[in-house]
Amino acid sequence: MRVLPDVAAIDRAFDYLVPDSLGPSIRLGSVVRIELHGRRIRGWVVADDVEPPKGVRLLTVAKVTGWGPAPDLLDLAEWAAWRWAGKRSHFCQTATSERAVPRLPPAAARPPDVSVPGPAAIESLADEALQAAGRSGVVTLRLPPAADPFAVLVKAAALGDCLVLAPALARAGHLGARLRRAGLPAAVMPGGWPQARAGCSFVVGARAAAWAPVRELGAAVVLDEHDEAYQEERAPTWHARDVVIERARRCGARVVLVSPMPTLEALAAGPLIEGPRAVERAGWPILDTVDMRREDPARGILSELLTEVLRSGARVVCVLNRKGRARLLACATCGDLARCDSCQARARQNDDAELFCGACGQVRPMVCQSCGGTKLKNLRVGVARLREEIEALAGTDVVEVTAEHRMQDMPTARVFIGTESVLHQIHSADVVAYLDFDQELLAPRYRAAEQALALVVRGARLVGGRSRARFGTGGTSPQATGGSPQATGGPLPGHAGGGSPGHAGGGVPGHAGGGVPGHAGGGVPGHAGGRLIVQTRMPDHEVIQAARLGDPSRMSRAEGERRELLRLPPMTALAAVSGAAAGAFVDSIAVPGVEVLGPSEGVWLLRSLDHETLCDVIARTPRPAGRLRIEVDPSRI
DNA sequence: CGGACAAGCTGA
DNA sequence: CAGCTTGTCCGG
Repeated sequence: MRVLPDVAAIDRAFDYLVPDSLGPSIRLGSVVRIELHGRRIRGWVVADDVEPPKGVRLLTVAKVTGWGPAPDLLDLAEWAAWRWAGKRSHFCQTATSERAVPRLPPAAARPPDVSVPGPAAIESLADEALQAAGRSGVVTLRLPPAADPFAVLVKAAALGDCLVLAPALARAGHLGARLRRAGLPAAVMPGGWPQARAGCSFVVGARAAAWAPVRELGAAVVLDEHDEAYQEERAPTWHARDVVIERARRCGARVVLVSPMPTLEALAAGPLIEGPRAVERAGWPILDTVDMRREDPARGILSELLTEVLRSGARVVCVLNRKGRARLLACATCGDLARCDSCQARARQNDDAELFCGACGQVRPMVCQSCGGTKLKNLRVGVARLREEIEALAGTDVVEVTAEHRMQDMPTARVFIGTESVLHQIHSADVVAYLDFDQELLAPRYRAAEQALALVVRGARLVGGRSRARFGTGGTSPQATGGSPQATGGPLPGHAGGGSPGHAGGGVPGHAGGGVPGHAGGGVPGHAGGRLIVQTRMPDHEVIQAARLGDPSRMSRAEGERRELLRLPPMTALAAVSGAAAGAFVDSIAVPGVEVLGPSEGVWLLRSLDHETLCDVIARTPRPAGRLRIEVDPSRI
């Protein structure tokens, strides 16, 4: 037997003898204990019937710990090690139960055909998506934030066992419970590993569940595909979506990537299935854009509309990202933000009092591109003071929610402020307000646009769709409570196109008095549903357009063009190389088809047209001694 | 990773 | 030159 040791630094398998007593319980993928170099360690059986190299005295396998990944996942681990320049053992670990599994439970019985009535619109989209996936392997299904994708899972069950990924374990747990309630056996990872290995109609989990055992994989569904949680932060920076796509390709299973705002990677992976415009739009909340260029500067970050909403008694969540230390420059005359002419990223001031772009390096004089003004001011806000200001304004306690001090003792509060993490900790609200959305739009990361829209999606889930009409039924999404299943656009009370110039400055028509959303008794039939407020100096930005119209393709199109222009993923494949040995490593790469860029702050970038070329080169290039970190598909550059 | 062993540094 | 640290190598 050939055994791969569970030791990160040893990316090599060794041969062992199997004593007769262990013979029956040992198979490909089994977790075993072996002696290596004088100590006992864990390992995986990665091959049997091997011809051991001659001249070595083989030791025997010391013990069989239990069940491990099936052979298909061993192969997939090898592929992933190539794809993300990692160690095979790393992926074998992820594909293995946290606890030893000496024996398997009985396989779950195949359920009878279950039909769970859901909204007709979603059901037919689910059918369409699964059918299309039968032809192309992978499809992207775009469903708005308020939509309930449960029907996709139920229908996928007809194709065989189904792997379901959700961005967070909590959501996976809810889905598992809901499937069981519907009479569908579901193993929830990571605890459900033995059941999944034995056989189960549904295997549900978060990122790591891309590596969960599934007996007869018929279909895989990745929910909220756009969520960044699907990518491992530490190297190897593998992405669950891409693992699932490759895994399904190898066994002919279908993949449905579900998201209100599919990433460009998802759109590149297969055809897009979308519902009727009006239905999709109804699943996004009403979005008010406040053009901060037209606000009274004396108000600071508290616009007229925001002030009114805070005073209205509505439950309001304010999002302010103060962690992004990126400073924004705005024209003192017209209020426009200083941005790069060619790539639209935020421009910064360099030492020579010029504007330069960190993304593409362009330099131009310190002159406002809109009005020619030469006086630019720094925009920045202090949160502590802001909290007090809002408190005074709203006449109620305002709770600052941070990742560290969680909100447990203050569920009675009505107004919350915090960074993005506030959207994870509070599950419903009448209004979500993004106080400084430009901070997100212009964040110095190439995925800033997608991430900004993802933030809007989170907010949207707190407040629900624009008419509180229901998209789905019961279950995971906390926002809705009932109503007609068929959402139709519904009128936009008192609000016509928040982004249009002239909206924000004046009297805010329609917001006066009781017009403030979602409060006043809550759940009043026919009243407006969820509402978002976005404060910005770029009301025409594609991300805001997309969110306001409930049409993410607005963002995808613009973003696709920008990535094309800047030669960024998914049009190219990137790897970031850093660490003491990085210089030596990139120096030994001299291959046509792979560009070496940098270094910038000690990080080199390798760029090529596809992963095939990029990953082959990385695998072929010998690693010099010393620390070397290779991040394939770096999330932030 | 962590043990083995070699090469380099220190101190009386 | 013992006694110790630091570096390099390699595992069945």
